[in-house]
Amino acid sequence: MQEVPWLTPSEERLWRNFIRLNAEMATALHQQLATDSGLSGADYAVLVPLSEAPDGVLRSRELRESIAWERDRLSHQVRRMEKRGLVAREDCVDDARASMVRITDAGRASIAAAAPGHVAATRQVFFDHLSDDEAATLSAVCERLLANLDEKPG
Amino acid sequence: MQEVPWLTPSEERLWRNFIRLNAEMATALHQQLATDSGLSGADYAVLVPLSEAPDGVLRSRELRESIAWERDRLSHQVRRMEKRGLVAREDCVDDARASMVRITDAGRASIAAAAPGHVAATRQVFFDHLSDDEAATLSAVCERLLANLDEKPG
DNA sequence: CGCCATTTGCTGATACGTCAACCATACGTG
DNA sequence: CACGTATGGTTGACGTATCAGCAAATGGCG
Repeated sequence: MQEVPWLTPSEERLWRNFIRLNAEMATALHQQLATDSGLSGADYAVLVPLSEAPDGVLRSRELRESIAWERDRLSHQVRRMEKRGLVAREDCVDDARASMVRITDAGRASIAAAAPGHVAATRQVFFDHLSDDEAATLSAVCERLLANLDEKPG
Repeated sequence: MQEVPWLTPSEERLWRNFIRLNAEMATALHQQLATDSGLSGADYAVLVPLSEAPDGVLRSRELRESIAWERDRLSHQVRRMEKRGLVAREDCVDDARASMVRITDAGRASIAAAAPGHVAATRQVFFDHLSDDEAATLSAVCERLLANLDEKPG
């Protein structure tokens, strides 16, 4: 087991910074969302694909895939959001096992109100501080790392 | 409010990939930790600075600062870890308000057992797929973004 | 000294995420 | 058609994160 070399000082520094950056960015964005619009990051993630869907409806399965969540996670989240009137669950005619999730008018209103501020915050913590070259490098790195992560489990 | 331009297609793609990368990396690493060592990511984060401290003890405040957590978060986490015997709380002689957190022998054993596998996993999902140039770019980006995040709230 | 703001930490409530177990339907093969 | 398996989704329990509110001790200033 001890064949793996520990991280070099510069690797360790990058690693700790990277972890901390993720945590602090997520915290800042979630908090901005919550205080300005009453939506959590999870709410927002669910509402985005629904609001972009043709009739504001998606099968649970499609919704899950578009945000890369596990079943139970989406199920719990939808239950909570349904209680608050942001989405509604419907039966699926094609497949009696499946269920559909529909965004409500209140849900549309919430995300429409939240989006501009969220995008502004996103620019403020991220894009405003990236050069084009850095963004291109980050893009390539993200896609490579994601490809690696997504192939292992399958 | 609507003075903020929506993200361009390539920005949006980078953004969604970046968010997803963070989520999937965290999930993969936490799961590896949990199944191989019984420690959560939160446990690990707390044990690292404690194991590096001179006598395995730190004031709560110092511990909090070294991992950039909020008060209540650390308090809850330490309470749970204490119940499992990973750390112990002690009173602080200098300041009757403060408390100290000490890593126990069991805590040291746990992190010693967990570290090699965790480092290996870290390499496997991150460093193994980064060129030196990319790592350097990432380092610079992380520090710039963190500096921006840390100056705003203060 | 006495008062008040600050610092330090704890707790209870609630939202979120994961695991394990479960139920129902669909599908494929004998 | 019947049986076994895969698929789609739900639920309960538990660990975790945040918020709001609290209590105790410190420290500065009148």
